[in-house]
Amino acid sequence: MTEHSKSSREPASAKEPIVFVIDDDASMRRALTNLFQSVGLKVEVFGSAPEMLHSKLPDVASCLVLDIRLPGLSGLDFQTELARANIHIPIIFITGHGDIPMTVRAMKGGAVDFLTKPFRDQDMLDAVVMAIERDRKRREVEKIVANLNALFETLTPREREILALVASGLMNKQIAAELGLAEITVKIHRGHIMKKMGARSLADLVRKAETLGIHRAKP
Amino acid sequence: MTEHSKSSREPASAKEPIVFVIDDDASMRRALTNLFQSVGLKVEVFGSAPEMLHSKLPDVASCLVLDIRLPGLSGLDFQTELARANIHIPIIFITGHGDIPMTVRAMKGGAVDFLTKPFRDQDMLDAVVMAIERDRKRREVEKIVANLNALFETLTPREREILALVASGLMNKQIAAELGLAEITVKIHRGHIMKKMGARSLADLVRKAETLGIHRAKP
DNA sequence: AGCCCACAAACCTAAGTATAATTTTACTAC
DNA sequence: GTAGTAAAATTATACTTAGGTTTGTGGGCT
Repeated sequence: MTEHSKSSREPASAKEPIVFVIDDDASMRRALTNLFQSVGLKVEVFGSAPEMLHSKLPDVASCLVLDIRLPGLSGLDFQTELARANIHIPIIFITGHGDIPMTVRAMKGGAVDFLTKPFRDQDMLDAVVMAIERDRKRREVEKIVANLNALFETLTPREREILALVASGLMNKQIAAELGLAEITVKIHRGHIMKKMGARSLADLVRKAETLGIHRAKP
Repeated sequence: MTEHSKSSREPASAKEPIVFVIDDDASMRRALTNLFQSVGLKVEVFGSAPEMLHSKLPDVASCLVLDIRLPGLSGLDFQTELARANIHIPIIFITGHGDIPMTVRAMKGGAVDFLTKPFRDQDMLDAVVMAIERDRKRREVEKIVANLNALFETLTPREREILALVASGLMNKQIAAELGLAEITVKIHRGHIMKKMGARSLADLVRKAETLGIHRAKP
């Protein structure tokens, strides 16, 4: 709320979403900046796609308002580029002279919306709110998966092997037989797995394995 | 392959996908019929949306090629209609005079593709193949969920209650305490649950509960 | 030295099964 | 309504199996 909460004193800025804008038309950049700032949204504008890639993207819910027609590679190609680089920022396209095939390609590529100039301010704001919410949710699950993966990384090879078998529902004695081990060895590994994965019950562990996409590879 | 395999002698027709076509232009209906039949796809054509709704839809992977401009309600409205009626057939739109907002609405509504007339035959076929594959997958998971739900329906109220607690990872004694029961009672219910749900292990049961979206409601 | 891995003995808790009995609930028949 | 009945729910006893921890031992690898 207060001005100094946005200062560099603390990472408070890491919590407010950002709208990125890429458009080669300076007047459009200005108009969009005003529009978004008028509703309290943080904005960052660029005149071309490479400019945005060179600035490092903050770890905040965000979206991108992207003109289809750009100097250099087109907005659609940039969308493809981002996807290839595993950057999943939601995109809202704007265009003055778009056609239907462009629109289809953009939407198939996961775009949130595709607005034709001139567009109504409210349509743009609606699209941006939707896009940021989508990004927020995506980051949420991504964070959960990343945390889980970090735990999984701490497992030894043997433990990972046994985790897969446990999650598939085998009994300790079956796992022992499958791996040529004594049952007690499996039990001990299993205890370590529970601790390392932070699982408080078998149900918990099974769900975590599910989230990690862990399945037995042997059939 | 042979003609008689399509006869009514056996429900073989239930396995081959169908392309539905709704277009008020008879020549377009004929052209599309020829196109799809030329690659061995079964086709059913209608001149208007209600005609399709009145014929009962077979339980087969299928898709719908739909003209945007229709007598009566538009293709887009029909898409909305279908969604509201919980009919999730993948749609490929075709249009002679479409615009971008129409395209966006269609794609947001889950359309597979949006082709402008005249379109290339190969583009249409690609879209149809994609759409049918999507429908096939959707039906696959829907079937699994339906089967699971049928099993869940056989559970008594108490068993459902206990299933939720088991799946959340509680021990029998904790469940007993929560419900004011003796531990032995929980064990017996639990045995019934395993049998009825066809679960061969706790891990199995947890995954099935997950698929059913079962979570504890009490906190 | 510090892991990862394996295993054993001893012990304890949790889970599951079988049998049997009682009670509650719900619904049907008269 | 009331009696009858079937399913659901509860519990007890007794027993078996599975899961899990602790402590300790030893080998292999870096």
